Amino acid sequence: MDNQLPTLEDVAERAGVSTATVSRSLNAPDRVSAHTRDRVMAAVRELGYAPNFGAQALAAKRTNTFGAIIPTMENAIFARGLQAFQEELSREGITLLVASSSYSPELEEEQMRALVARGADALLLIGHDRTPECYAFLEHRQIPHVVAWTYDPTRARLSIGFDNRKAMKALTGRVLDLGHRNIAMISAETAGNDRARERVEGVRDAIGERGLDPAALRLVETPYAIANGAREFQAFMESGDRPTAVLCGNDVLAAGALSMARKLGIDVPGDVSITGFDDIEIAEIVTPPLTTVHVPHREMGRGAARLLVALRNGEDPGPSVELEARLEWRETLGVVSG
Amino acid sequence: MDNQLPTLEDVAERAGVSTATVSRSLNAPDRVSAHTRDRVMAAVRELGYAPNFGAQALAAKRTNTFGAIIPTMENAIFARGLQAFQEELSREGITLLVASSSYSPELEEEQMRALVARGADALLLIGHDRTPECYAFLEHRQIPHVVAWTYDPTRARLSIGFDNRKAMKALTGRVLDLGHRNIAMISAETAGNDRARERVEGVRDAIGERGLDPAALRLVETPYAIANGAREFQAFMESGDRPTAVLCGNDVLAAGALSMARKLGIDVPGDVSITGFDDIEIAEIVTPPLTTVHVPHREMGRGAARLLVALRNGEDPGPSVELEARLEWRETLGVVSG
DNA sequence: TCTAAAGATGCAAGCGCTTACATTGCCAAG
DNA sequence: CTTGGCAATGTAAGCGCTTGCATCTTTAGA
Repeated sequence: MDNQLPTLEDVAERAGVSTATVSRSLNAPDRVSAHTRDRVMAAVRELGYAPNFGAQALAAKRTNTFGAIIPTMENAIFARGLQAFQEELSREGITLLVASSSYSPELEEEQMRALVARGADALLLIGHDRTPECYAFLEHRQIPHVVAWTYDPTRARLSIGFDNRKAMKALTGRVLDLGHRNIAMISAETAGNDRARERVEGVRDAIGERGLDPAALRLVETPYAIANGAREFQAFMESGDRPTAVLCGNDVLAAGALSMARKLGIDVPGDVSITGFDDIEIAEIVTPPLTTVHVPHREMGRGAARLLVALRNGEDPGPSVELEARLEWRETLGVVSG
Repeated sequence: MDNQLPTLEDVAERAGVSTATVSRSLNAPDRVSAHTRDRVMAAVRELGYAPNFGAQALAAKRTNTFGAIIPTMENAIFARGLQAFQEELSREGITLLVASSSYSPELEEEQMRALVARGADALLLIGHDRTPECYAFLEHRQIPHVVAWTYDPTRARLSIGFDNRKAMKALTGRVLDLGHRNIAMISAETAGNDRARERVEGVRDAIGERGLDPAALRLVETPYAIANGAREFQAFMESGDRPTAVLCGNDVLAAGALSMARKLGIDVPGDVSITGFDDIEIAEIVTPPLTTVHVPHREMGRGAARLLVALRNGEDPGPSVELEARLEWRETLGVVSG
């Protein structure tokens, strides 16, 4: 039934040479006479031959494929960085394969194995949190890998990113400087997400530093979705004690909060300030434009690619690199009202 | 030097069974006794074993991997559908590998080869437009594939999606009914993008049907980006002859238009109406919420997965499926002013 | 207790390719 | 006319896995 694809042997037969010669014509043309090579190439063309990757990888023990495992493709958080990552890799002749873990640790391990099994020579990972099994696997197989989207000075693993905690602390500092004291935070779920956790800690740091009580922070966690941001914002607003500033763990939640504010007729930043984190595209187009923390997505993606290529080539990638995440001042943060 | 990875044989030895049993424990657990299976699994874990994909593919002639090639990961258009696609596949034990073509036909072919070479059993493709080489390749290798995000009754290829032309025609009909006559359209680039082209045709259909002149449509094409939508909108608004309605080929362009309107102090829909297409998340959160065409992303992703699985299994997938894309009425479309 | 069917496991032949090593043929130098 | 050396090519052994078939255990009915 299924139309057998031509194999090396078919080509060899047609060209009247051995499979070895065909293989050499394809992979090391100068080790074969021009005349033979031409005949082989003609046969290849006539048969529409293409090498079988599996067999090739099996025999040659190398691929030129890197893998990336991102928590989700459902939003733009990783998109821009990934795009830059891919662009840099393709410059090196490396193909990128992407898998998504849906924020599930078990799935992440599975995807990791799938990618490695398919020949990924190296892996791009997001954040430090993952199961010990994942790390054991990486260690054991000696898979070159780099952690991105975070730079945590307390971790040894090679990484490239920004200090989530520090950035959030800086932002919160500004919020406090504007007089806000009743602060609420809508965070992404922190379980298995060190970046989210760091951001929460950053808020607490800033509060503590001002001599205020970090425990007074009104914190809620919710999965990544606009609707969730909206719902949690509504809950805060309808509680007896309205916060004057709602810090969101990311722009998606903030966008939800903002749209709910509009729906409830709450003026931002007049009645309440809202901030985000990530500076993805929507931050610019929501109304009013969102004050957030700008993350150097492209730079991060490009840098990650370079680190990974170095690692794979057995070169010294150097130390982890810290990028700056700076405050992007727009219009949703104002002085405390009333 | 390089730490040999454990092989099936190593696992077999450690577990005290044959390689066949190990293979079966992994791929068909119920053909092996629970006791044996446990021993095997323990050995697998201890050794950090992961199957060599090349060898596996070579021997089994099947990889349980599907591939998807999407034009871009930079925005949410394909995200939700892809997520649903993946969820459905993982239910079948199939891993999804994603590659992005950056809207480039050459790159698409390259990615296609890469995916297939790495063992994709089947491919999810977006839209019908691609190079003859791509189709020749698919034909030649007999790769099961399905085209999504469009349903075009004039094409024979198996597809799942909605009729872009019909949907856009319906939307435009509503716009005309509201009295708009000076209509402009900001379209995505139509070269190599049948969906964009169909949408433009849909607008013309509606105009023609009313006995008006389709050639009077003021049309501009621009690449996919918020900033481009903003720029083209501005150009229309600053032309001597302001349109009363600006139809955008997708929500991203519409979001740009909307933010520019706000910047220019133009009231939407008071001064000008704006519509989008796709109904991605931002459509709901821009101000005012965008009137657009709702696309059944999840249903499409899920359906595509089912078609593809059937194809791969040699079953009859049935005919192409047409989904409904309905008008999502929000607040950016109003009666013609003045 | 005996026997046959069913279940569990092992054996070994490939899958399509690369590559170390062996062979062949040719040429220049002795 | 040999012969050593080199370039071109062929031979064949795997690479790590799956799977049809053979073999060995159980289990249960007679």
